[in-house]
Parts: sequence; structure tokens; C-alpha cells
Amino acid sequence: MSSRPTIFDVAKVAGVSIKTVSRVVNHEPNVRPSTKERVDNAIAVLNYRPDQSARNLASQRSHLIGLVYDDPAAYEMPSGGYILDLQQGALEACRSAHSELLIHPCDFRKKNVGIELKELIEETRPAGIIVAAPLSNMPKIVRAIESTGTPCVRLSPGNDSSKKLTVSTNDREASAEMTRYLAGLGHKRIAFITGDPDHKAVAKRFLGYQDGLKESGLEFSETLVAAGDNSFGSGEACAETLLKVKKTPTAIFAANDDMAAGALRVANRLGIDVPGQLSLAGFDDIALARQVEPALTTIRQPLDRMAETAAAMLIKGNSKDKGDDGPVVIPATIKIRESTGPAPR
Amino acid sequence: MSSRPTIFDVAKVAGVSIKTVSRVVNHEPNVRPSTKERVDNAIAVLNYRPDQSARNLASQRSHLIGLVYDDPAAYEMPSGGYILDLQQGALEACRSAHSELLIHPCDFRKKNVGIELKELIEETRPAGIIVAAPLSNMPKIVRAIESTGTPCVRLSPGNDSSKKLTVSTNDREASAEMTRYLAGLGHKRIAFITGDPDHKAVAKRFLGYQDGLKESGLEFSETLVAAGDNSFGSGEACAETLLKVKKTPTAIFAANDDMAAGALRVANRLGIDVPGQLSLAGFDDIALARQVEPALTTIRQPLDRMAETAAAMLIKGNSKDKGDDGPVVIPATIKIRESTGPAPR
DNA sequence: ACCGGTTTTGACAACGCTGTCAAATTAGTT
DNA sequence: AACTAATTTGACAGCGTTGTCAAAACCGGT
Repeated sequence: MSSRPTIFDVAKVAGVSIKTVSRVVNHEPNVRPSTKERVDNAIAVLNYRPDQSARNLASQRSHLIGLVYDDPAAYEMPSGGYILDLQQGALEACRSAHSELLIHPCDFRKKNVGIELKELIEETRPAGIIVAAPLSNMPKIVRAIESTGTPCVRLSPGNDSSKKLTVSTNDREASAEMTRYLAGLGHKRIAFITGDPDHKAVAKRFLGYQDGLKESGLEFSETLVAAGDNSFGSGEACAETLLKVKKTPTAIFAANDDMAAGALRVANRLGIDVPGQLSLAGFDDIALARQVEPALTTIRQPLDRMAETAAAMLIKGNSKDKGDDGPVVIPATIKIRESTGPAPR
Repeated sequence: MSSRPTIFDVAKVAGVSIKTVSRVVNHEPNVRPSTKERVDNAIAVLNYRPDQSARNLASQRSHLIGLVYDDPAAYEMPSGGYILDLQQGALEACRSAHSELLIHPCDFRKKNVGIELKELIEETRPAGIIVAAPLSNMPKIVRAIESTGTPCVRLSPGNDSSKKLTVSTNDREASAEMTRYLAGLGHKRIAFITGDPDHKAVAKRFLGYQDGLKESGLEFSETLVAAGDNSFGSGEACAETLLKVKKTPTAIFAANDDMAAGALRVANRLGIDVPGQLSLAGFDDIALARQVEPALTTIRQPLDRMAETAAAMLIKGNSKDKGDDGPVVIPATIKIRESTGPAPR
């Protein structure tokens, strides 16, 4: 039995040169169907499988896709669901393309994070990198990656989404819609819990909230805004603040589900009926949104589809098709569940 | 400027042969301190970084660690927290060893999962594979991986944990302890929600529950047992069943947190006070356990430490130390929170 | 200064594949 | 049949390391 068959073995069995085998394996054009078949047979007989290391070395590129995201363990533990969704989607695209997913959480607060990423890339030579928000809107990070020449698609980059290789969702519009929905239920005092200011996409949600208010003829008021940081705990804190004032809001819209869940917990603790006395809405539709009681009305950010699209762009882009992909927008959709209802009289 | 410096460039600058550079880079012995220093300088000056692909090809081994686990997306979405903890720990070990983590969820229900794994391994040549439960106790899976000759450490393999390269926790003992704790609170009717039978480690928890009952002088009763499948939804279903009988239990111990959280939700829905009327305990200590209200008493399974240990074994084992690691056991610890209390009178 | 033994170094062949480019074959025209 | 153009194939040189093994340098004891 000995060791694994190499391209030479296949070539010998098929009676062709190694280059021809290489062509067949890589689906390159200009191989006569009859030869392709001979080679395919030989491959099957020998159970040949190309060695990626050799391939990578020769082609200066691997079949790895790197997924880089903010390391949740570096400080506290916010939306883990966010990460799983991302991975899920990227894996989906990888699976069908025979690529593998390398995950690399990193702490953007660390000074040498740029070097760390460069090392990762230069050593592992991935076919491409997917950078999740909020890392995707930090020049330091993006520049470090781009300086290696490795294709890199950014998820929800927030600012200059005009640039290519970008996948985002319509945070602002969807948030406006949610706000209008709440207003449509009769709510006059709709509060908002903002998210981490480093996260540009999340910041857009605040803008969307204001749009929605205006479109519904409602006044914007600073007193109805609390500043969270995307974590469950900050959602609790913000809700406590918002519910302590005299004229309490009848609805709270949080910039993400973790915070909305935190707010819900506070409401439960305070004996406030949701949605009877208080409507609660989130953003992201992480698994937790369905597990709390009552289940959260939220906005389904298609994170998995976004990551899948990103991975697909990288994989395709690499195979020379060079389809220059402009910025892609995958729309978010409102999911109405049990935590929202008509405003109390 | 041009392209990346190679080992030749370093050798030239340092005035030595490439082999010597290689020695320095790999911390091999028998290099005179003075030469080492010259080489290190050259490396620093050129900002040289060895190319992993070339390394892998030459050494037939990469710096990748593969993490293989049951694909939660393949059916429904149970404990995502489980996976994140695993990743977290493995990443921890990787980080300090300059290795990278490849994640590969796979659906064990699929017929060709063995082939898929072999392909993954043969193409990517990881330094080692970590197999999480319940995959770690499926002969089909384990055999496929072992047939490639790649070192593979199993997490919570359940059955023959006597074999080497195994990291587990004391599921049974910890469950017994939890049961005794509940009994100590005065509970006489302690129900149990079992988990997925494919998951051997989870099955041990059921045994531990029985041990605990016996040790506390309590009778085991089939009517106090409901069969779940590890999912949140099954926890809900089981709780409904258990709470429907005449003599309802005063405590429910679920084989994992997802199911415990499901049970908690049912209790809330039914207006049953937790822990006043009903105590609830889980197992795993996933993030969700802290986010529900009241926070779940549970058993902290040191998943992250387990994965970290596993990764470390793989990384070390590869560097020739050959420290033959027997089965490692990392003990779980009880976390008492708000969901358990004295039995109602 | 000379010897055996040890430590340190270097030359060079792998490793298994892809890229380049030229040779061979086939197809298309006249 | 001769000739050109297009298609298909193959020889061979890398790609940047590690491994092997022999050569060179060094060491302590004569």
C-alpha cells in the first residue's frame, strides 16, 4: 500500500504527463474529453487526492478562507450567535467549493493586531479573507489585510460601502421600518438603545430610528435614548435607566438582540408586562431572540447569507473569473413576534 | 522591496547556509549562540517570515489544528454556546503556539462523512484533529480519522476513555453531586430530562443522577424521567410532560442547559414560580444559563479548558516531545445560581 | 602538533504540485 | 497535399522549505 499516490502515479496509470493530470484536476480547458476520462479513471482507481500544501506552494495560494472577527472573549461575551451565524454561512459556501474555513477572532484593542493578521495571512496564504463588523470598518485592520494583496471582503463596513468587495445589509432602512411599525401600533414614546459606537453598521440603526420617527411624525428626544455597547448587560442597564424616568416609554427598540434581551429581563424583573405595557424590539434575530419569553420581535439580519455571499465571492474571484463584484446589499427583514403589541391606552 | 524574503535572502545577509537559518527558525539544537544571533538579526532586518506552504510540503505536516464537531445546522439549532466554548479553548492554545484553527462541522447522519473527513485531513494535513462529542464516540468517525494517521484527541468519548489521547470531564460524578445537592435542599421528587442517546457523555449524566438518588436514599422512578434530545425545544416538551402528572416533581435536573432553559420557559409560561415551587438545574454552563431569568443553577463543564488541553496535546505531541498523554480528566464544578432553592413545603 | 570525538555547518536532494513555453497533434482551407 | 491556425500535450523549471549526510570546525588530552 505504501504512501499516498502522487500526480506522477496518476500520470503513469493514465498514460499522460503530470501536467495533463494537473489540468484535469483543476478543470482547466483544452483537455480532450477522452483523455480527461482516462485521467479521471486513474484518479478513481488510485484514490488520488491532490496535496494542498504542494498546490499552495506552487500556486502561491490556498483553498483556505479566513474569517476574521472581533474576539468576544477579549472583554465580555456578547452575541455569540452573531459569530455562529457568520461561520454557518461561510461554511456553507466553503463546503460546496472544497475550501476550508479558518477562524481567527482578534482583539482590535491590541496594538499589534495588524501584524498578527499579516502574519496569519502570509503564513497561511488564504484565498481570501472575510472581515466581519466592526473590524470591517477599522482602517487599521483593513489596511493591514489589504497590504498583503490578499482579496478581502468586508461585511457591513458602514462607511464607504461604495467600494467593491463589500457585503452589507440595509440597516438604516430596516430600522426606520421597525420604528414606523412601532409607531403604527400607536406608540408615541419609542425609546432607543444605541450600540457600540465602534460598530458603524449598528450606528446606522440609530439613524434609521430617527428616520422612522420623522416619517411617523414623532418628535426625537434625547431623553428617550440610552447608550449601550451591544452587550446583554448594557441592555439591562439602559432599560433600567429608560424605565426610571417619569414618562416611561411604551416601546423600546434596541440596536441589537442581546441588548433587547437584557431589556426584556429588566422588564420581567420589574413586573412590567411585555407586550402589554411595554413593547420591545431588537435587531439581528440571533437564536436567543426565539428563546426568550416572550419571543422578541426583531429584524432578521441575514448574517449567514452575507457571509456565504462573501465566501462565494472570494472563491469565485480566485478562480480567475474576475467578475468584479460591486458592493452587495442583502436586505434585512422584520420578524414580528410576541414582544411587541399595541401601545397601552 | 519586491516580494517576500525567502530563507535564501536571510542566509545571504547572515552569511550562513539556508540550513542554518532553518535551524534557527525551528529552534533546533546545535547552533552556536553567535550564529544564532546573526541569523536572528538578519531575520529581523528583512522581516522574514517562513512560508507555511513550503514548510508543510517539506515536512509533511502543517500548523493547522482541525476542530471537528457535530453540525448543528444540519437539523436544528441546539447549544451553539457549546461550540463557541470549544472554539474558544482551542483558539487559546493555538494562539500561543502560532497555529491556526480550522473548523469543520459535519453531519454524522450523512453516509459519506468518513470520506469527507479523510479528504479534509489528507488535503489539509493538519497537525492534529480534535473531535468533539458526540462525534468522538462514534467508531465510524473516529476510525476514519485515525486511518489517516493524523493524531486525534477525542473530547468526552464516553465509552473507552481508557484509551489515550482523550480529554473528558467527570460527568457522572458531577451529576450525582448535583442530585445530592437537590436532595439536600429537601427535594423528594427530582425529575430528570435525559439527552441525546447518541451522546455518550450526556448519557453518563443520567447514570450520575441515579447514583445521586441512591446516595441520598431516594427512590428512582421512571415516571420522573423524560427523554429529550439536547435541544431547547425538547426541554420544553419534556417539562410539559413532567409537569402534567398529578404528583409533579419539585425539582427538574436536565442533562444540559438548553433543555433546562426550555423547561424554565415552560415553567414561566405555566406561572410556576422558580425556584419557589420548582427548582431547575442544567449542565454545561453555556452563556444562556446566565441570561435567562432566573439564572440557571448548572454544572460548569470546562469545555474551553478541555479543548485547550486537547489542542495543546496535539501541538506538543507534534513537536516530538512524545509525551504520551494518557486520558485527561478535567473536573466539572457546580454553579449554584437562582433557579434552585429549598423544596416547597 | 596530532588524534579521536563531539559539535556545528553546509550541499543538495527531496516534497508534490503549477506555470511557462515549446512541441505535437488536429482541424480547417485552399 | 500542402499550409496555417487552433487545439492539445508534455518537458522542465520553479515554489520555499526540511531532511540527510558528509564536511568542517572545535575540543580536550596527549
